[in-house]
Amino acid sequence: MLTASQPRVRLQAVEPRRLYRQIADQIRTLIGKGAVAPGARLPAERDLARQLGVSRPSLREALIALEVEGLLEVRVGSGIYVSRADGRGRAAEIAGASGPFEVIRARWMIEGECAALAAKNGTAAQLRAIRKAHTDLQKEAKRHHNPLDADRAFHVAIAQATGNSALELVVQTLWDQRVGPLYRALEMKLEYPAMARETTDEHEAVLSAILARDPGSARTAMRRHMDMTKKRYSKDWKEAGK
Amino acid sequence: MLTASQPRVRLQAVEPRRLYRQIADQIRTLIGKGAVAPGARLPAERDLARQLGVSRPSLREALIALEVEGLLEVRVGSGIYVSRADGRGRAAEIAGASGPFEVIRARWMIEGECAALAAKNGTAAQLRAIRKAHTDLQKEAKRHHNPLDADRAFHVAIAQATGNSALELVVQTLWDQRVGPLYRALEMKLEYPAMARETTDEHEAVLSAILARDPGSARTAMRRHMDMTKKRYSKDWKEAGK
DNA sequence: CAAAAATAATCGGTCTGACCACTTGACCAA
DNA sequence: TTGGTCAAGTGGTCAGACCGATTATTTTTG
Repeated sequence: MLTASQPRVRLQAVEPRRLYRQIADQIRTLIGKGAVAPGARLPAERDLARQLGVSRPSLREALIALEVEGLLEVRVGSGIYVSRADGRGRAAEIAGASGPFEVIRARWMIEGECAALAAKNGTAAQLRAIRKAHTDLQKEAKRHHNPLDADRAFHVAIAQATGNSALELVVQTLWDQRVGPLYRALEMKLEYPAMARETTDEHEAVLSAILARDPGSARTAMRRHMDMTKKRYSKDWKEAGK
Repeated sequence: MLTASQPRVRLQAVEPRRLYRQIADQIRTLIGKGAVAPGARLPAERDLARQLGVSRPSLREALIALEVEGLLEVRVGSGIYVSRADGRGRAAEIAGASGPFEVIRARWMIEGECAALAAKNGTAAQLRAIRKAHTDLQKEAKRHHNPLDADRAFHVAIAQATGNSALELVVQTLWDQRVGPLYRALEMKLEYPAMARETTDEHEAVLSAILARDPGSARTAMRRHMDMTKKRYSKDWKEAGK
């Protein structure tokens, strides 16, 4: 080994990339460039192999690699097709389209259940985390800071307490919808310090119900919080004119 | 050969799954069970192929699939080794992504409500869109195509019929969670054509309830669909996946 | 004439067997 | 010790063949 004295030159290890990877890269690039449309059929294996100047087994290895990656779909007896939706960034398309009231309505539904689940299944540590998020929010509000981050943390903590990371993902996704232009315009008009009191009160109710392990009350409290939030937004919605 | 007279029975039971997937499953299971330690070397390709009773090209296809998944590492001229980073890397990935069963549970909750809302509020055009998505799925299934895209379209169409784009976003987000590594490994074991019948039947129930404007039945039918989906996944969840 | 059944052309799935290039370690020589 | 040689083992790649599934076409049938 050459661990004793370092070589002066940092020469890159020769990388004889295996054939199937080279082929896969080439096809992947073609798909990425849009040279072959999603859903389109590729040439038959035999033709592809001939065009690429490789044997069919090697081409097949590349195809299987791309299939595992989810880029291709092989239909026996029919052909090889580019996957229609490799799932990337489609959600982002309508991300900007969700209006504040739609989001609140969805949260009413989802976070209400989250609160109930948290009350039912949350571990002691998770409940502690919720309480901590709540006191953090109170502190932030007292200091007249922007309480948005702390508010988010409270709701996410409840979602975490459900023990279901998919629900946590959903709550985060919905919360982060307020990056949208509509939301922004609306929040510009909101007076946070003024509503901080109400918000913390409503949170308080949710927190108590969860700590009391009362799923029904937790759900009700969370829904009420959402109703009030909607009302607060509505007020400024009308004032804004549109 | 037995090409002479075929039995009338339509025996779907005998694994029509492609060979490389069966082999990959077997090896993945071995690794998951810890039968081969991380860093350990597997038998030579020729030996493995003989032991498994398959040809070397087929075995190689399976090895490449597992290599793309990151479970194996192939060193030219040396041998095939179980990835060491498997534990860490996989745990990290899993931490970020939501597991299949968490997603199904979340969908049970959310899409159930979506179905109810769609039955209550969906416009005629939106309901038509749902029905079209359903027939599309039926057609795809009949052609033994991979019905995933059409399946997704059905569920998204229902979410759209709620008239709440935030809910649509949520449904899409959850659906697209299956790009995760855990999901992928699981789906490699699934056989879509076999379950297409059940899926379309369950969808049928959901569709009927929505078209009948019956929110309660729609919710129940959708929840039942999710329960069944979970059951289908569970069947293949006997691995040491975690 | 239209629907259904048989047919033929494609296409992917798999196998056999072979040869090549690389890695490894044992052995030998300077 | 150092360096080289060599052989065995291993993965990489290939060519050709046959099978079964799919699909479009043609033929048959009502």
